[in-house]
Amino acid sequence: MGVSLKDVAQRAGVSIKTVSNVVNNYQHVTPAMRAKVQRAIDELGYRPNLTARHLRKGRTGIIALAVPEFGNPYFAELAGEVVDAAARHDYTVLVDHTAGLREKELLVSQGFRSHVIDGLILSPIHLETEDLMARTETAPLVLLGEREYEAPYDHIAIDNVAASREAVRHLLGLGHRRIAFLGSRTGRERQPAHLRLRGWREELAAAGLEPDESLVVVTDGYGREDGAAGMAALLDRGERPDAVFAYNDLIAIGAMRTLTERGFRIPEDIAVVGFDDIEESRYTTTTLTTIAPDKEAIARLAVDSLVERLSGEATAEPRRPRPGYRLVVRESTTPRPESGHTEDH
Amino acid sequence: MGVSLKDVAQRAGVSIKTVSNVVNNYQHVTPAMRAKVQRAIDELGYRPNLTARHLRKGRTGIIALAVPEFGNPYFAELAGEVVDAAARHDYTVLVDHTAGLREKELLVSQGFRSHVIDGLILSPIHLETEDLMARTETAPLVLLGEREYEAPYDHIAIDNVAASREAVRHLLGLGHRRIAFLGSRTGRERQPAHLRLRGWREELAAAGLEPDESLVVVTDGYGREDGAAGMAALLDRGERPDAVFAYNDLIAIGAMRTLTERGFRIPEDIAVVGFDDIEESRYTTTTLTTIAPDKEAIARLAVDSLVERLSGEATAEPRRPRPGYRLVVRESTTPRPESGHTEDH
DNA sequence: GTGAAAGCGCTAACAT
DNA sequence: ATGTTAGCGCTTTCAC
Repeated sequence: MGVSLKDVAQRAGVSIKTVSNVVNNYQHVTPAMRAKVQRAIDELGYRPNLTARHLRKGRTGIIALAVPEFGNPYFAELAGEVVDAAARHDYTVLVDHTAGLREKELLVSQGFRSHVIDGLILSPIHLETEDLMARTETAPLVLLGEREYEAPYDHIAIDNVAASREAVRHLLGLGHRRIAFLGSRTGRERQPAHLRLRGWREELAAAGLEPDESLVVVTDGYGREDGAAGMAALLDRGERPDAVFAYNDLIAIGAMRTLTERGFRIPEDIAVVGFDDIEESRYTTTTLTTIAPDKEAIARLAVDSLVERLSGEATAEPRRPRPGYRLVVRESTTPRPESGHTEDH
Repeated sequence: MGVSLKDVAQRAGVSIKTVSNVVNNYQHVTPAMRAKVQRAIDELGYRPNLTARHLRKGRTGIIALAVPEFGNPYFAELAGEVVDAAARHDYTVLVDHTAGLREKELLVSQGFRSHVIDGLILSPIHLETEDLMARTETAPLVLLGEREYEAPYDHIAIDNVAASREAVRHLLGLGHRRIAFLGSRTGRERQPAHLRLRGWREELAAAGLEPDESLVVVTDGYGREDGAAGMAALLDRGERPDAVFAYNDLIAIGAMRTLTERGFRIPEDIAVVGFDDIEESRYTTTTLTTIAPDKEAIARLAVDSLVERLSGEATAEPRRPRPGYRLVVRESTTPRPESGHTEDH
């Protein structure tokens, strides 16, 4: 294979331990000795074998991040933040995607590359509390995302209900009354959109309006094409909302595409609000009003939680920090005086 | 730590080797023995320690992928394809981003997590041939992207000159003559945009037109904001192109944003062509005509090349396969009869 | 078909 | 301040 500590020790005429001391920046090494060893290291081009170090230390310095899809810029942007946050703790990130498959989520949570990763950050879609409770893998797990779990794991998520209520309140304040929700799911109660849908219901009720369930649109997935299809379906069954609150920006962008194709003006005919503040939403022809979760904070809190668990510093009980968010108002909800000018870049 | 082979052997009353044979599906094990060992494995919840296996075998089954930015959907989409392609060879992918920093590119190429990754797929921006030649790390490296290198490494890239010529030819065929190029770089000859710019020059020259260098716009980076700023700068210095060919889709989308803000109609006043075919380009209000590189093929060829090098099957000389691409014509270059309808989803 | 033992490269006790 | 040694968990000869 390669050059080992032993080779360097031989070359420098010292013991393995001394070389190890130099490599690991151990305190008590005389400068002369350090220089001698360093020369041997350079001459031989020695590189420490991290695999051996990992085996010995029982940890690898690698954490895994599993998200549904990189194709969703929200997760791509988040992944970038996680990589950066992990680097600050000298951790490397192994990224995987679950393709929104329950099977894959289970697999990953159950020990993705056992003993190779020290811990896991997972953003599940389909996983249930029971799945989490049945988990046997001992590596720490930190959860991300909109689902709620009664499992003993740290979970990082913004206050989705409050954020959604703020989005709906914004629309109500502009005079909209028939506000559709795009991106619900049939079936299970604990669907990802659950909390955002609840926010929609609560804020409408708080305004004295009866939430009109015929304005709730179920979509197959959470991509642009799902938003486009969902919007088309809503219009096709004769509904004419005056605003749309979408589960995420991609769905909102797909919906805007359908609206534009069918000749609706945004926001004059129908206002649109998204969720995620992906960069794309700042560049759509009608820029998109959206809820902007603090992705940097989410990534940082997730990595910090995981690192604390790994170092055994954390308390036993699961933690549920609430990173911030803000409503970013853009053209898709701004009645324009004349021509459109962007207000947020 | 956890349960080791030894524990299982003890429990089953057999030797370590026998357990190892069962774990590794070795041929010559009697069914009875296999069942007995398997029971012990299940009872103890044994999970093989991959780190130890890696140390012993000298390889880890992990490859790294380093791209400039996940924020660019092209790289995010590509990363997803690489993860899938690697999985088909039972490799796991460790993803990193270089943030477009030469320093980081050097670091990564010089041995990202030495001995932890078996090989590396790198999409460089700033790296020079000299940097590559000075590389001491022995792990195989496969290059991606638009730069050309005279270094002995496999390099996967579509024919950028031909693809760019096709894009420009498309614009010429529509009657455009003053075609701007957005996304060049000052300084070095081997900039990423070099080949696409060459395609622009060659095709204009082939059509008997003198490439107008005042229509070549230098941008700071390759994001939406750079496209927006570049387009603004071009217009501000009084140029009125009738078409824009952008280095990539993000720049094109930024340019379209500026054009829309300033009241230009696309494609009537100015047609726009991008490069990459990110999903977003199918959903912009004026959908974007673009060159669509075969990302699946790029990822597959990169992983296959790397895996072949890792297994020692590959020939010595570097290989430069040419994955395919196609021109996807959308609204941004389609003079519409009346209202706009999408032609490609 | 199964067992015993060596060793991958490193770190951590312990010794000097 | 530096050297010696055991052992992390696994695979791999080589016996039997």
